[in-house]
Amino acid sequence: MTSIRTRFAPSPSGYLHVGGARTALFNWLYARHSGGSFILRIEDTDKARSTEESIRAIFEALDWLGIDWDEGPFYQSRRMEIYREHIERLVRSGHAYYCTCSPEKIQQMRERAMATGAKPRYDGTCREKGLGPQPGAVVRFKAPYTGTTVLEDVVKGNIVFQNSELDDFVICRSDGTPTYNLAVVVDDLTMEINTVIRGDDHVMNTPKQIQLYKALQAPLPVFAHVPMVLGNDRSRLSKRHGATSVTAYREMGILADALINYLARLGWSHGDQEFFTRQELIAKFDIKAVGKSAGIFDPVKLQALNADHIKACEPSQLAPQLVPFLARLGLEARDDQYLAKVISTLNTRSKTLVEMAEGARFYFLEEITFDEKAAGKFLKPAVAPALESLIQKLEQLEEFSEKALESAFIQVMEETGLKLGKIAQPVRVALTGTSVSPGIFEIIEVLGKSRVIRRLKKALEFIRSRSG
RNA sequence: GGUCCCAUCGUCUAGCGGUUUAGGACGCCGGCCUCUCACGCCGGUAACAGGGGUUCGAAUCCCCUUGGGAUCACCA
Repeated sequence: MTSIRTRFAPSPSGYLHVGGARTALFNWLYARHSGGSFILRIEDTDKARSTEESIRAIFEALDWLGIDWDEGPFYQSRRMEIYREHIERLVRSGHAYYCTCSPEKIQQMRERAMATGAKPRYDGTCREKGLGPQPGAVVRFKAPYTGTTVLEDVVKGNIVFQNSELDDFVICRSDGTPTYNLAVVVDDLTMEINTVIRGDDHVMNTPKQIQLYKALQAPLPVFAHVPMVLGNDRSRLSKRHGATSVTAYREMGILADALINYLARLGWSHGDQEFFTRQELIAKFDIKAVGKSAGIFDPVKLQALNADHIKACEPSQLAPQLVPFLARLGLEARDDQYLAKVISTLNTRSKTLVEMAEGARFYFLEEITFDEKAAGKFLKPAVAPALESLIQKLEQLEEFSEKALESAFIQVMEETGLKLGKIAQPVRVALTGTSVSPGIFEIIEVLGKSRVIRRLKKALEFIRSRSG
């Protein structure tokens, strides 16, 4: 059995969007699952729209997603000789011919056809002229007029096309460059791609490509056309549906593993399982289990899944990923152990790394500032004795374990007659500046003795300055 | 418009002729837990697009209708 060879072939005319990422992912997963190879090819024959910047953006996105390739990147723009050879081969074998019909004439032909309600197709004027190469001429593929071309698709099943619907499409432009369909086939052929997984917006191209394969006497690859990713209004996902680029989700604090999990689950399923690690995805992914219908991209579910991945991730593993988000807030984490502890108090209450960084703010600030509302509500003279007592108790404590802290609090409660809730909130505001945070014992333990006592004292001063 | 594809809760989906009062997840709504916010736990809401067949029996197979999507370049 020959090994699976898949590929991802984006055209670099913009950032990598989630739909493209999913196509790349399916190809990658299938190759990794089957121990095959995944090849990256950049389809940059359209010089007007291809940019260096887009190419970099694609690499960056794939790199972040952890989708690596075994061969390439190959660039179509550097393979012109190969296309030329194949085009000439097709002309020589009688499968293609030079055509001198002007674009205007073709345009007229099309308009006339439209007007009479007929199919807009090339009328074959030059088909049998036996023209040779000449300036301004294109090369057309001599497509069969009768019969059918069938696409045996792994996800869609058999699709039959009437050859009478197809026409003699251009394979070589008048400037000598190949058109898309020719280039794709030649590339997939020469790169020995045997499994073509791509978006189903390509199904209509496939009969043309199949005919090209046949004319080139090459074996057909296995085709798998995966359904599209739609926006919430069922139309093709685009900018007006919100963020569509892979990088945008990274900026939003989505984990690469979560995006991958979500994208894989969109259109593919493995029973009722929702959460998949990267390894599970590789182990369980099967292109045959991909569904036929298009799916709507749901950022809310992505977030929920992201929360699950954050929870499942070891704090020490998550730390390096959180650092840039802290930096964005002007916060610097110098101590890895401290950061890991911080994360362990935040990972069950954060849906994204952005949220987590915001929640971590008070851990890294030298001087915290009190939120007006929270301070007004909780830092009142009545709690001053409790805070004083707590400071005393904590100063005497050698170890800040949850147990020790709890008993310290209980003592304060007994002394002051206040319920834990009445003490915890003021302490929370004192330590974090806000009324929302992880558990009070947790944050005291992580912050450590000196910070805690300093902040409690500051709160006490605050109360006195206000009441005095 | 032609051609092609698709059709289970709002969304992602399980289901592959009987085990189904159609299951799970997200969302939403209750409740429990509780030092705040979350997490977690428990419960609820909500779907087989419509119509014909085939069959003892259909969400599952066939046909039609409807709805959605894709595509019709010397763009990829």
